[in-house]
Amino acid sequence: MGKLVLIDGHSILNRAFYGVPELTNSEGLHTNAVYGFLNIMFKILEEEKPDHLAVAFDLKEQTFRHKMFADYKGTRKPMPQELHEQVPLMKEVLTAMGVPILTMAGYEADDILGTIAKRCQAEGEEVSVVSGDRDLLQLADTHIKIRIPKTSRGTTEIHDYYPEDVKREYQVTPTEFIDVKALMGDTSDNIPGVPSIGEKTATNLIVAYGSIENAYAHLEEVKPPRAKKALEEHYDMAVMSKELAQICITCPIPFAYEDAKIENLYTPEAYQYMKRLEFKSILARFDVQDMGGNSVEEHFWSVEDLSGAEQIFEKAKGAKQVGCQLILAENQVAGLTVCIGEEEIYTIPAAGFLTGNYLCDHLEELIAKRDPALEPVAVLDLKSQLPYLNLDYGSAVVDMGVAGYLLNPLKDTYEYDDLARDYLGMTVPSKTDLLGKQSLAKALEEELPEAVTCGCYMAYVACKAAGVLKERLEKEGMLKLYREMEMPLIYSLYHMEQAGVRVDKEQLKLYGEQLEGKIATLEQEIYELAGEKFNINSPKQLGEILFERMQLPHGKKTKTGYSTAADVLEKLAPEYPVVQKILEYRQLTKLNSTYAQGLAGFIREDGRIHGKFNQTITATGRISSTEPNLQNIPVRMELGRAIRKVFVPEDGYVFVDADYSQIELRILAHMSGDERLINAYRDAQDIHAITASEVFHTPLAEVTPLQRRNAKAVNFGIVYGISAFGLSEDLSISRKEALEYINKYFETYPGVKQFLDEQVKLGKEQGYVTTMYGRKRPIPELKSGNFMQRSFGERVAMNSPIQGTAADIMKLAMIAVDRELREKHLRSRIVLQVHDELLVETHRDEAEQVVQILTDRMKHAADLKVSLEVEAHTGDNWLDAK
DNA sequence: ACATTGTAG
DNA sequence: TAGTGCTACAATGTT
Repeated sequence: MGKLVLIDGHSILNRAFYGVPELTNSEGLHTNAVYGFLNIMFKILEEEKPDHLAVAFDLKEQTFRHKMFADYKGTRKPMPQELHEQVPLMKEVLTAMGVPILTMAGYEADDILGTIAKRCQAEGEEVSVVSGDRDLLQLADTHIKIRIPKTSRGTTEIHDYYPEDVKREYQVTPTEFIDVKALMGDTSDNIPGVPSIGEKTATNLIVAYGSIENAYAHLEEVKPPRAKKALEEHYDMAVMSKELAQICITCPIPFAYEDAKIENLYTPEAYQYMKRLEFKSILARFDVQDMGGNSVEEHFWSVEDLSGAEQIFEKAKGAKQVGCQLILAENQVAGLTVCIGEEEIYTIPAAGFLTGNYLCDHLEELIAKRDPALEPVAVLDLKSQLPYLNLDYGSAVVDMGVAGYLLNPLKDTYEYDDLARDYLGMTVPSKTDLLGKQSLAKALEEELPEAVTCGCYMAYVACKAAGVLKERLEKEGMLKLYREMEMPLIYSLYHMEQAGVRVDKEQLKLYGEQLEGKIATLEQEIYELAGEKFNINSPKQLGEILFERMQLPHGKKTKTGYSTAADVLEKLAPEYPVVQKILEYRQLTKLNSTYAQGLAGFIREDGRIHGKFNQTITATGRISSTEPNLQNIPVRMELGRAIRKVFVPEDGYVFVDADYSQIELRILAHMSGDERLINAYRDAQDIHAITASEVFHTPLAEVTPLQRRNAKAVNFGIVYGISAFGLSEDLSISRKEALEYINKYFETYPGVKQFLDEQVKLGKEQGYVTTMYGRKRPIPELKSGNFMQRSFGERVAMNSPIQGTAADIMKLAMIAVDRELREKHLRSRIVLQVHDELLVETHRDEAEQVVQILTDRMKHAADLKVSLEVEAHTGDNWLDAK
C-alpha cells in the first residue's frame, strides 16, 4: 500500500504568503509564499514520509460553477501582486523537484484533489490532503486525512481531520459539512448563503435533519421560526450553494498514480532555484556533492601573473566587502586567496614574481589602508596570519572564526565549511574532503586544482559570512564584546605567543634526570613488593596485580575494570607500602613525561617555548593553552612546583607575576548583589575565614582551621554549581552534613542562592546563560530528559556566568596591560596567562613600573561592587615570582 | 579513537 | 530512580 500526499497549491501558497513575513531575494523577487509553502511541504514530507506527492492548482478559466450560477464570481478574492508573481515561481520550483502539478480547465484545484483522493482511496492508498481551506473537510474519509496548517505565534501547527475529527469539531459528518456551509454561506468563496442563518443555526439544522433537502422536507418542524421562514424563502438558493460548495469527485483528470511517485526532490535544478531564491535553510537539505558542485566554484580562479594580481588588489581596495586568507606552510607563505563579491574569487599561489613577501605586503596594505567607509577585511584565522602582516590593535580586519566562536562556543572547529553550513546554509567540501591529509600549502605548491578550490572557499566564506556574522552578533548583543574584547585579544595573544617564555634547558634536563633516577629505584621497589614485573603505567595491569593477585580491597570500578585513580589508592596507601610507592611512581612519571620530557621538546632555538594560546576552544570564554599546555604547570605539590624554577627571564630581566585574588568569588558577590557577601569581601583579608565566621556564627578570631577549611570548600563548591554529594566527597563528610553546610551558606547569603537559582531558570528559558559582558554559554543539557545530563546543565548554568565573567575581565586586563607596555615602549612583555594570573618578563630597570601597571590595569579592568585585588611579586624564576 | 590518569585555575 | 560539583590539555595504554 502506498501513501499519497496531495497539496492544494493556491491555498497553501496563500496561507504562506500571509503567514511568513515579507521576504525578497537580491533580485527583488518576493519569495515569502514560496518559502512558506516549501517549509510546510517539507514538514509534512518528513512527518508522513509518503511515497507519492502531487500539487493541484486552479486555472484562470471559468469552471463548471460559472455555468451553474451566473453570478458566481470565482473562487478567490483577487490576489495581491506580490503573491501573484510567486505562483509561476512556485510551479517552477515544484517542477524542478519533479513534483507533478495538476490543473484542469473547467475545474478547481479542490475538484482535482477530491477526485484523486477518492480514486486513490478506492485503490487502497492512504491519502493526505493538505489545504488551508476548510471546505475540503467534506473529503475526509476512512483513508483520507485532511491536513490544515495553522500558524500561530510564529510556529506552524498542522491540524488533522479524519471524519471523526470533523464530527468532534463541527458535530456533523464530512458530507453534512457542505450542507452547513451552504446554509450559512461562505463569503470568501462568494457562495451565497441563506440570510439570517448563521453557523450555529445551520449546524443545529443539519445535526437534526442531515441535509438541507431533508430539513426542507420537515419544514414545519424547523425551529426557530426565523430559520424556518428563511429556509422556506431561500431553499433554491441553499441548494444551489450546496452544489457550488460541493467538491466534484468525478472530474476527468488524467492522473497516473505512478507519475506522482517521489523519486528525488533534491535535484540539481531544484538546488539552483533554492540558491537563486536564497532559501538558506532549505539549501542545507541538499547534498551539495550531488548537485554537480556549488555553482560558486565556477567563479573560482587561480591567478599566476603579476598584472592579474595587481588588478585584484586594485579592485579589492574599493570593494565594499572583501574576504582574504593567507595560505601558510611551516614557515612561509604559500599563497593568498581573495574574494571580491559573488563572482570574483581568486587564489594566488606564491611563485615566481608573486613572492610570499609581495602577497603579504599587499594584504597588509589592503588592511592598513582600508577606507573606513568600507567593511573591514574578513579573514578566517587572524592570529595565524599576523606573523606575516605588520598589523596592530584596531586594524580594519575581522576574524570570522572568532565571531563564530562567540555565536556558539561549543563547536570543535570554526573552519570555512563549518561557517558555510551554520551561517550561509551552504554545504561545501571541507579541506579534508578536497585534500585529504595533505596540507593546503603543499597542495598549492603541487598545483592541485583542489587546492585552488579549497583556498577560494576560504576567502569566499570569510567574505560572505562577514555580513551575516556581524548581524548575528548585533542581534545577540555581542558586537561590542566582539569588537572591544575578542578582536583586540587576538593581538595580545599573538604578542604573547611571539614573546614565548624562556626555559632553562640544562636545568630542565637535570630535573628530568633526577626524576628518572628516582623512578628507576621506585620501579624496582614496586616489582619487589608486588612480587613480579609489570607495566605500572597500565591501569589494567596495575588493577589486576593490586586487586586480583594481591587481593587488596578495591574501591570504585571503571567501565573497563578496577579504578586505580589517586583518590582510590590514597585510601589504601597507609596500609600497603606498595600502593604508596605506586603513588609516588605515578607522580614522578607524570612530572617526567609531561613536564620534563614534554616541555623540553618545545624549546626552540631561541631558548624559549612559544606555546599556542587558543581563543576559540572553551565553552566559558577562557583561553586555552596547547603545544605545550602552559596553563597546567605544577604548583600544588612541592616536587612538581620545582619545575617552575626552569621558567626564567632572559639576562638582565626579571619576572613579575600578578594574580587576581579570589576573582570568581568577588564576581559572585557582584553579580548576585548579596549585601552580606559584598560587605564580607570589602577589604577582606581572609575570605574563607570570614565566610566561616558568618556561616558558623563564630567571631572571626575564633574560627577554627576546620571551620575555615569547610568554608573554603563550600566557597569553591558554590562557584562550581554545588551538590551535596560533591561537597561531601571533597570534605570526606556525610552527604547530610554537606547539605547542612550548603543550607547554612545559603541562609547566610540568600542573594547568592537567589542568583544561582535565577541562572538555572534563565538557562532553561533561554537555552543559554550570559556573563557580565554578554558572552553566551549555550546549555542544551538543561532540556535533557536525563537527570544526570540535566543536573550537569544546572551546574553549568551556575558556574559559567562566574567563570566566564572572570575570563572576560582577565581578557580586558591583558589587552590593557599589553597595550600600555607597548605604547610606553617598555622592555616588558606578557609571557603567560593562567586564567587569573599574568606572568610578565620585564627589564630589571622597569620592574617597579611594571608592577604598578599590572596591578593597576588588572584591578581596574572592571568596576564591580567589590574591589578586585591583585597580588604581584617579582622573582628570578616563575616559582620565586609567585 | 577511546579510556584512564593527572596537572592547572 | 542514579549518580554528581566547573573549565581545560597531554601522556599513556588499550581497542
